[in-house]
Amino acid sequence: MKTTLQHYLRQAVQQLCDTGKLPAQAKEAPIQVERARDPKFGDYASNIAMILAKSCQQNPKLIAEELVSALDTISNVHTVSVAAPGFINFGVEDAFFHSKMAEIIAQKEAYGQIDYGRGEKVHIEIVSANPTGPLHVGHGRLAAYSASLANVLAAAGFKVHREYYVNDAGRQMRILATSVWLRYLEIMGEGVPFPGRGYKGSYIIDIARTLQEDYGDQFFQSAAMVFADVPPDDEAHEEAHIDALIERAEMLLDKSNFKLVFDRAMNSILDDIREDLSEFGVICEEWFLESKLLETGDIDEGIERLKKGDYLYEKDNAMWFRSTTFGDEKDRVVVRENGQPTYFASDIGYHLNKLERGFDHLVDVYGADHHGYIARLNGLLQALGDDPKKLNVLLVQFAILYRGKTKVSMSTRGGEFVTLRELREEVGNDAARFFYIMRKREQHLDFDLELAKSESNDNPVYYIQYAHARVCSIFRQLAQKNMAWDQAQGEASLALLIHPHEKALSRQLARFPECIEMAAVANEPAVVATYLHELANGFHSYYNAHVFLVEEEEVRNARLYLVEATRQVLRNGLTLLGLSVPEVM
RNA sequence: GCCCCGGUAGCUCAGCUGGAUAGAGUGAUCCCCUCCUAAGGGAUAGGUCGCAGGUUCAAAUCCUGCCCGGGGCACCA
Repeated sequence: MKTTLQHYLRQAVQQLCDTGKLPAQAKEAPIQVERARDPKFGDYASNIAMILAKSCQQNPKLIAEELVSALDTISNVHTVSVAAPGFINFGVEDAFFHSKMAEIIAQKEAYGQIDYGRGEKVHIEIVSANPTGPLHVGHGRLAAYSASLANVLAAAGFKVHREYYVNDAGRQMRILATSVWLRYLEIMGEGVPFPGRGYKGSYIIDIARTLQEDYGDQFFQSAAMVFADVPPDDEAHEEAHIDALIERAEMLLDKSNFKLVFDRAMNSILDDIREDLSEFGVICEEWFLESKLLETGDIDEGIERLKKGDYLYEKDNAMWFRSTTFGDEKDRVVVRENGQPTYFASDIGYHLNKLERGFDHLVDVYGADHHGYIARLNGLLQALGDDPKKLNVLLVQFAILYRGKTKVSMSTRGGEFVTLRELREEVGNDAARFFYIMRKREQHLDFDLELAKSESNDNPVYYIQYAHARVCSIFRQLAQKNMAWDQAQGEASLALLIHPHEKALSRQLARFPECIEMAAVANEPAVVATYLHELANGFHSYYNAHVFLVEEEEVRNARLYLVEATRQVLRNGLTLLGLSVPEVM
């Protein structure tokens, strides 16, 4: 409808230009059509006259009136009026919205699927937290956000590939394996002082225990052997201390046994993450291992390509990427002085790999602490000879956890965090998911556990779900009264929906596809959440103001038609956000 | 010091590709179940849109400066 109105307005402007009432450059002006805020202004409004007023040096109201008289009649538009200071308002026929309702009923779950994305392939990273411990509530926001965004993009017509990037190759993972081994020795009765840089969470002990149960004393070494010649674990040496312990572990266990411990640690954590996400309604089509990049040779190939483009240079025995060429504040190390590649080297390989898989868009979802990455990743795409616009790095602000007024620490290594699983169990999947989603990603999220728990019944998600359950209840009542909904008669009787609540609700329903597009353009699933809340509000108001199961058949069937369309849109929206759609509450 | 995000009703936030009287939820006060689930609806109260300039016919929305809060500035991942 918007584009139709734009089209007609453009024609009108054209005509005024041709007849000399407006200067020729008026044709260039962008034609904006907005949904009217207040029903008394009609359904749509345009400010075009006010925009033209300046360049044409004419009274905006006069221009508006000229435009209106130049407009052809537009089908489904019953009123075109001019309001001060120069708005052109359009009133749309109810019949137009009735036809939209029929579309909803006919299309069912497909209503809201639009072609904005034109089938382009999108790769979206889901969480990608290091498998060094269970997901905590900070990851929860990334998970909920990226999963819902993926759904929104899919609905908007993109072909979406959801992928979890598993960092299984770095030093942190070796620290993890070493931590498990030390706990194992502890269980075997060795008094081992636990390193300050080790992973202290209790899940490490759990993994160590299963290791002991399955392998007995196969990995046993005396504490004296382990700590021989290891630097002290004080502030000045703690990094050296943990590195030395890793080395001792690899040496004393030999490679294959170390790998056994390593794999056991990683896989049990990864299994936990998989299960956690799946229970949270977060699906990944692929789990991509960082170590795979070594096998495919993507890292080497990426580095080669950067070398060819002269984007790499050597300094202080390390290899640097010229990211300053692309606006980064400093160049970045790719290969360390000691010959070890940095994490950024993996990034090079991974992004190259994704590009070679033929994706049109790469969506990286990171926590706000990664904001320094944007410049170097954009630079990377350019240096690889690709379009940096393909890459969209989306930063999600932190969820700061509070218990009452005290901030809860979330250090994975320190082990004192609230896990996503704990949160889900405390407030429920739907409440947790909606709480994460309802804020836009750039908004800091204060997550007060006490509040989330105590107010779980007041959570807006229930408000929306309740609207759906109420519709279901209406149809149950209908059946109990031995009545049936005559869909065809309802559709034929929609003109009987004359109340303001009904007109407003039918207009809200028609907005859903537009809402999906807005959410996709802005990469904000929160837009859908806000919409659903408004829709539920529109329904609840209607519900309280009118009885649906009335005696007059035509009216009843028409109202049920509207209500059924509402149910469908609520269902589609909730599903999109990964929320359950209860029929009874 | 530099960079990113935020600062709107007591609280949590929408609105921010500039537009017509700034909106929800929650908390406060009051009203509505002989009628489809009151996890609901309705009404009232509550706002110098952080501060100061600027651009504009029009600024919560754009620009500049400042103040406050969060985060980031590794040869860590």
